[in-house]
Amino acid sequence: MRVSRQKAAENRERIIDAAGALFRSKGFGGIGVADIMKAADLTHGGFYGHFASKDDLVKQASRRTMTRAAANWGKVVADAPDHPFTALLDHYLSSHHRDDPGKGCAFAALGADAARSSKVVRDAFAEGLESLIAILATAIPGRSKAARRRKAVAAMASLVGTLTLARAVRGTSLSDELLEAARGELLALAGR
Amino acid sequence: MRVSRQKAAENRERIIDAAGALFRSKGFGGIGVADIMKAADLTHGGFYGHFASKDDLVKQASRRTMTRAAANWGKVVADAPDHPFTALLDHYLSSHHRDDPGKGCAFAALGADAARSSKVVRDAFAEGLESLIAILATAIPGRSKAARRRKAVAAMASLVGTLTLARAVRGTSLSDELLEAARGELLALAGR
DNA sequence: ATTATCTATAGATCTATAGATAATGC
DNA sequence: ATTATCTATAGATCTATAGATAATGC
Repeated sequence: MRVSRQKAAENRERIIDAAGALFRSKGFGGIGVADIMKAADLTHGGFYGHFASKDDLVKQASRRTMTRAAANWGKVVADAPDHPFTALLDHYLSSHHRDDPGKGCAFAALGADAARSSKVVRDAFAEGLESLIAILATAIPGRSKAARRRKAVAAMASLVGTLTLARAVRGTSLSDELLEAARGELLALAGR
Repeated sequence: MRVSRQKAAENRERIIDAAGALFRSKGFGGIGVADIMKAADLTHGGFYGHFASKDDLVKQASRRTMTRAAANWGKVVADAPDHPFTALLDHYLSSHHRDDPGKGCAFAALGADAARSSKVVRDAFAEGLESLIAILATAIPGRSKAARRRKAVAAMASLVGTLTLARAVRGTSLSDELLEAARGELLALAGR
């Protein structure tokens, strides 16, 4: 069944978006091409008209997820010009974010997977990480540019580790404790 | 080929150890039963005499990895009674640790996988995490027990996030920068 | 414990077709 | 407007692989 070029382009976008969410929910290897296509309301066979391989989709979904994340962080910062850093903490260290990986941070959901992925995928992650750190560096107070950069790098790692661990032990009191402790210590870091 | 009970028990230990390393290197889903058995110098079919299923092995390997990690951390702290916290930082935030996931921290390598695993596996991770945080709490200075605990929880998350990201962007200058920035900021946290 | 086998699944390929797009004709 | 061509998709199929089981041997 043929569809219009515009419709085909829309289908392609839906595949990438569905993949972006499913990869974060289940890992790159935890979801198959057939299920991704089903989530996009298409059939398995149509996949290879849009992408050369599953890894090609992993690459494109990773790039899109990174771009979206930077845009979201930029918006959070822009919406709270007087307290951008606490706004980012509230945004990132929420139980809502912990409980919905499919819509959340790709580093917490796929960081370890990315380390085991192809170069193109790792490049997408590296570029995305630099973007988020750059936003953090503008949001964190500090004596010098170098100090803000170092704080931003360390804060980024704290955020990712906190979410990773809070998800691994979800359902325990330690999970909430992680979110709260990280928030407190990151505010102290920003206040130094 | 029939084998003595003792030899069978040794074989079982070798399977669990091989699995512990391969899971951390490749993820729970990234390595198969056949390859784990091969790494233990056994054949595929013998696996089901030792374990009920792959998930059963995941559970047992996770438990062992957790126990070993706590023992290692305990040793690092005991060997440096005058600077236990910096000893832990040196131990954890090393390029050697970053470059050899199979022998390293399971939270950095498998935290996201654990979040998607069965309850028994998540329980093993939760218990292991409490053990490491307890060790960190003894190694970090602080005004009160509650303060030390909070710092330990936040520090644990920083360590895991730093290693996760350093591995995701390995080969870039940002990778080394992450290890150094986290070290610096964690020393500042301990010094407050 | 080994070797062979079974079954399910996943990535990838192939073929036919609906129907969109382009070329042609009036 | 008609005809011809093109192409995105559905559905079937192929191949490799992984978990699991069965048969065999010592």
